[in-house]
Amino acid sequence: MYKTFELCPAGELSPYKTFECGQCFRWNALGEQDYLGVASGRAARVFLSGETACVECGEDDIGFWRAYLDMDADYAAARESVMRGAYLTDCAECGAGIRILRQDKWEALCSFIISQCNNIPRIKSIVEKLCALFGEPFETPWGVKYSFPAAERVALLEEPELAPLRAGYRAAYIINAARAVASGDMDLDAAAAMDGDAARRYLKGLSGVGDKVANCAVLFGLHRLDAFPVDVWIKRALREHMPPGFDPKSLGEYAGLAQQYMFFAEREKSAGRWR
DNA sequence: GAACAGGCAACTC
DNA sequence: GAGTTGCCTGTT
Repeated sequence: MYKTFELCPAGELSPYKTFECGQCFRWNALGEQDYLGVASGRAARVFLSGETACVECGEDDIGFWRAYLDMDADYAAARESVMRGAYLTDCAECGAGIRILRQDKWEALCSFIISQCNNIPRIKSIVEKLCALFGEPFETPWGVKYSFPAAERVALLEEPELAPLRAGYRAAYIINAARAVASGDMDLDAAAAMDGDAARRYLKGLSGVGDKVANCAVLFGLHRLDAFPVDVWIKRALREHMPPGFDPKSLGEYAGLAQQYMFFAEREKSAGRWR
């Protein structure tokens, strides 16, 4: 039985900003501030109803979705802590309502391996095909959805079986990572227990995982909010708006949240939706 | 048709 | 250790 639950005031969770800030690939807009997504073999709709953010989900799953949406964290305080200087303050205002999702470790790692040298629509299409071909189907009020396939499942595949994904040279990286995770050579639970830097170095032991992908996996998969992935958007933003030699680590335990605010703000700006 | 893209790895010097 | 190049594919 699916039910609608109230989560928090709209100011603390913007579905649009949270699902369009580049952290996840399995959420799609049904309307403005109304998103349908899949995580850990469950589906939910997250939307605003007046001044309240709500989730529609299986009645037994509300605990899962509250955790996934990081509802126990105080984003007002975290946001305040990264408002250092005019530029970061602007970004934090633009991104207010972004929450860092608590995504599955393997799904985040695999998704960001796929992300390299790809744009978001194409990443989403590759991930969707991976799920449709190798994930488990399940019924939802919105039709049949597919879970993200476990590493153990992907580990059994050979490269030609991934050809329909059109993932190109990333296919070998995906299978290699799946085998490492499934065999325990890459222990993501152990990585979660390490400090952020150690986890990043550990993940870089996988082929196809460099600094950017490792930082994304640490931030979004291990929920280490101090990780600060630098992609071309962030590189440009740092160059144009921050003093030379600025060290993102100086932003403290929520540096990764600041990164998401910057990323979202820069993309809104380039789309002409902000400043 | 060539250049490029939210990156990595292997190779060069 | 800094710089260059190939890699699949889809888009411009």
